[in-house]
Amino acid sequence: MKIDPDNKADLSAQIAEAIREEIMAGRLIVDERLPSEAELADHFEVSRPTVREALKRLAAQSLIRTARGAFGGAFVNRLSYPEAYGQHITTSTLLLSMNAISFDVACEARYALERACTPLAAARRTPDTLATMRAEIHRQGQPGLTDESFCASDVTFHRALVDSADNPVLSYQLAGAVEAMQPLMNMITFTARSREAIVGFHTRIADALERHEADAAQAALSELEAYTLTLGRDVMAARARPRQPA
Amino acid sequence: MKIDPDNKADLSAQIAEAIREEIMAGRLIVDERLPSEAELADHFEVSRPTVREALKRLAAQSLIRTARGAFGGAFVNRLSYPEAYGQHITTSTLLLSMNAISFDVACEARYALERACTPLAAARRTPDTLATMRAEIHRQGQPGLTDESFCASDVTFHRALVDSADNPVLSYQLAGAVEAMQPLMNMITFTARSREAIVGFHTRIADALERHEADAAQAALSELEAYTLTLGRDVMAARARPRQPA
DNA sequence: GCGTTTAAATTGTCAGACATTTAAATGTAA
DNA sequence: TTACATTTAAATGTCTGACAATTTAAACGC
Repeated sequence: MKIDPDNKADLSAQIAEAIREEIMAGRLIVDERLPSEAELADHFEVSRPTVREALKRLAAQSLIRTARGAFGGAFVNRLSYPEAYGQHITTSTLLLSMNAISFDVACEARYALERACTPLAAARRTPDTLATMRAEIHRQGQPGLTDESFCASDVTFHRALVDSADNPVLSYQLAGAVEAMQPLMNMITFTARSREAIVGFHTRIADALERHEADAAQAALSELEAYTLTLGRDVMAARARPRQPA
Repeated sequence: MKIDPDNKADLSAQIAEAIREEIMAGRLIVDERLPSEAELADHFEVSRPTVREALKRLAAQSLIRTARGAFGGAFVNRLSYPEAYGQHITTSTLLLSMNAISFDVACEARYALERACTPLAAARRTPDTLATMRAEIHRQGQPGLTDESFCASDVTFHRALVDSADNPVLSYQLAGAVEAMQPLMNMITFTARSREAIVGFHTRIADALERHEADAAQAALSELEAYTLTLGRDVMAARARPRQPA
């Protein structure tokens, strides 16, 4: 962890990058203490505020954590699942909202990923995850439910489906895809009729998983995807021409 | 963007969080200019260094970018695909390397996700992506190839497979899974025999995609997964008992 | 031997200053 | 008038020095 040539980029960015590389390469290991801010400032020949800005960059990526007091300092942080989930969801949500991703493309990606979990979920679903899915299906049938609550319940249902695969890496990867879709899903207005249809698909999925029938679950998911797509397209079309049709 | 109660957390973290929420909620839109550091310091009633630390946190997540000079400042950044890829790969790699994820679990997740792309890839593969896959297969057959180059070529092959699906959201999601596996894959020593087998699987996949046969491609992927798993388990077992067997 | 106090180390925050960069405004000459 | 050079202003980047808050360990007293 040495070098800062006569680069013209921000010093704090260079220092953060140098430390990140040490961590990524495993030369700084989990829970290891970094030198104090004063020592880092001396080492890199910069001032303490510059070092602090670099450390804050690393902290924002959950690469380090800091503690005050004697024997405090900056420590290499073990990236936990919740932290990784949060980072992934933030990034995915922004990517979708800022880049004019079409509803079709996002929808296709989401359901393709969910179908990937289905064989594992059908093999490993537990009474617990099934119960979660059944409870959300029941909630989705309640007439007084707001659109926001319906969407939130939809997310919970699909997360239970993903978690049924019992693979934390898969759950982590899928979390971004499912959660990031929510703002797009919220744009769809759910009528009573469309809610009824969605509840029907969810029921078919839960039934198929309960019977360990992966193919049936995938088929239901594919039909749900097609249905969601038509709902999305109708909304988009209605927005494109506000009040034109005779 | 208002409040910082008598919270005891770092002021710079609170300020960064407040601004991030504004961006996530869409109240600060892409390319919009934030107030200057001096104005933010005045608004939040903190000093400029504290504001700067908050802004560096946001910059580390690619939420803002800064420009010097007159009419410079901090601007809400449009999260690009390359930036999102980088964030995702960093997070995924650290999650896997720091949490004692078993080879089996990581492998299962990776191939499940790749199989999710296969139907789309079989339908949409182009001469271009097929050519990339063929070229990498050829490279993988060269006898003088180092293990590192073989692994890099393996990543390129699988990325071409994913990109064949022609869905940028899917490519983004998969990038983390494929790239993050590389350090684990690098731990496996490839003998000439195992390389030959892998090249065989890759050829079957490319052939199947060329003929638009999704099922055959998925079958080959599944067999490749099983084979990779046995390779990984052998390596793990050999490490567990260094020199015991009679 | 145990509880209390003190000291030391470290991060968090502040104030003020100067350096550097950038684009607009201004001035000047062809 | 137009083109080019200069000045100016605004903003970020960096530094210095200081003080506050926090936490642990050691010193101290009983």
